[in-house]
Amino acid sequence: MLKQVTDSKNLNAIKVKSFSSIQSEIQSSNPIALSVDCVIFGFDENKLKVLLIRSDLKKYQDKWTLLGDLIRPEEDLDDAAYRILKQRTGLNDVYLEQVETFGKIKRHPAGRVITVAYYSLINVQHHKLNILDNELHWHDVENISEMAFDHQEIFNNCYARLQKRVQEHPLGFNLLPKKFSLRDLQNLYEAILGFKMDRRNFRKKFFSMDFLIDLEEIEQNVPHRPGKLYQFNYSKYEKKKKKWAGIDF
Amino acid sequence: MLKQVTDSKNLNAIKVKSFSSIQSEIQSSNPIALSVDCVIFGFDENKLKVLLIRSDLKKYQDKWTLLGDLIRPEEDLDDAAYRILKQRTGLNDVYLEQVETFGKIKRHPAGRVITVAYYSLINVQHHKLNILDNELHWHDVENISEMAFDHQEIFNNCYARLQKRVQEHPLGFNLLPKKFSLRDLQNLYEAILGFKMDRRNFRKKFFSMDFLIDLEEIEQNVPHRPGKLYQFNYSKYEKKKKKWAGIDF
DNA sequence: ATCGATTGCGTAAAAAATACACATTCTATT
DNA sequence: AATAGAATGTGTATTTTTTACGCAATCGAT
Repeated sequence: MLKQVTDSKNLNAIKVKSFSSIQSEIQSSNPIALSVDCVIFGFDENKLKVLLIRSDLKKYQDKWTLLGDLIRPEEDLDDAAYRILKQRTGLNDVYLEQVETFGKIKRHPAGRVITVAYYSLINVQHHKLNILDNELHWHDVENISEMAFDHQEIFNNCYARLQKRVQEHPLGFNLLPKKFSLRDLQNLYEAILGFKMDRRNFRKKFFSMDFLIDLEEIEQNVPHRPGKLYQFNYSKYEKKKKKWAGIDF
Repeated sequence: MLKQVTDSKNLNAIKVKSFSSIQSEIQSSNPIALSVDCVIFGFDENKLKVLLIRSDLKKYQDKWTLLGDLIRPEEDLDDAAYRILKQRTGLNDVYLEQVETFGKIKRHPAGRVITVAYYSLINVQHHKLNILDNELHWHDVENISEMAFDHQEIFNNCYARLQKRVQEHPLGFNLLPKKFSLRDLQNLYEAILGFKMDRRNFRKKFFSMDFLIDLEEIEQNVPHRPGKLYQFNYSKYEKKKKKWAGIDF
């Protein structure tokens, strides 16, 4: 509890590192610098969003970048990603997945920087507060304006990975509130995958998997017949996990 | 053509870097060193093999390691992996896929080394020559003795990735000769996936995908009825590529 | 009480995956 | 020349999964 508070204080004290400080860090000693970049996904108003910040490089001014930072010498890779997430969203327990490492020689104007890309899924209801940063904004994934560096490519690959992965593993739930309707779930999948699905078959699919707990509650404050609320049964899933077998391409 | 020859000569001149030289390179300037490690798969005598070399660290003597090297300051990530492949197998055009980056603080005894793991698929018929290196050997994937560092974990993840990927994309053919029988293909899949399949359904599956070119040739020197030989039709595949859509976990 | 919108449910048809058996073709042997 | 051994090549019935599609019930708003 106390730790929580301390963390929050630290969080407010964090300032975005300026370009020049990064540049000096990079050029001081190491020929190759290492960073992590996070594609932070959220789901709000039935749209898939990504958290971006305004670039602090003149060359890339008015362009958006992913949230990232140099990896500290005594820091695990994943921890660096978690640190960024904590800094930017205030959230500790988030779904995080490493996707790919980008290392083109000229990808960063400040010198040789190789970056490990992650994506993470957060429940937008849980943070709200810490977005009031300088230039931090949620962007519709369908509608992203120009990005700095190779961040568009990084984003594309992370998004593609999410699209693939969400069809094979139950991670979408990380983007939803704990209690959700089946309609919420379908909206989520449609937003992530970018196409509409048949409502009846979607329901059938999820009910037949039998990983949803019927909470015996219904939606509140909807201007129509309210739907039932569900929760994902992770422990049941862990036991029944499907092993993949089938050739198809 | 000339280039080819030159490369071969260079290859023979390459010596395995000693531990102490790596250590000094790492500790000289950079707080974090970067390497690539390659899980090189081959398919021989109906078994899936991986190319390993004996560790040159005392601490890990008698243990096997993946083939890897530090990334050069002016070298693209993928190029570093290709360089290793060229060095060790003499092959230029190999299937290569980045899998994951490993960065635990203590993973390497020489200091902080973050490594980008790749796997690659090579046709064992095409190299043979260059394995006559000091301690370079093909190992059955089912039967790997202790590995140094975190290389067992790296291997496991790369192998898992291959198993997954080979079911969704036509990469297995990189492990086969250009002309192969359907039996060869099935043996390959069984070796990679680790289970037996029904021969008739396997054939049906591949024929229905319609990506195999019937070469109108048959196997030679088999002690039984020879099978027909086929080739994979990459250009047709590229046009018809399947887009994945279906939720299942 | 009615309208509008959405939920909840079931069935028929098509497609894909699985299980399973026998005749054919070639090599090697007698 | 005949035969045995071994693997190839093919087809069908069954089950499972996916897709397409329609209607009654429920709730809020008017």
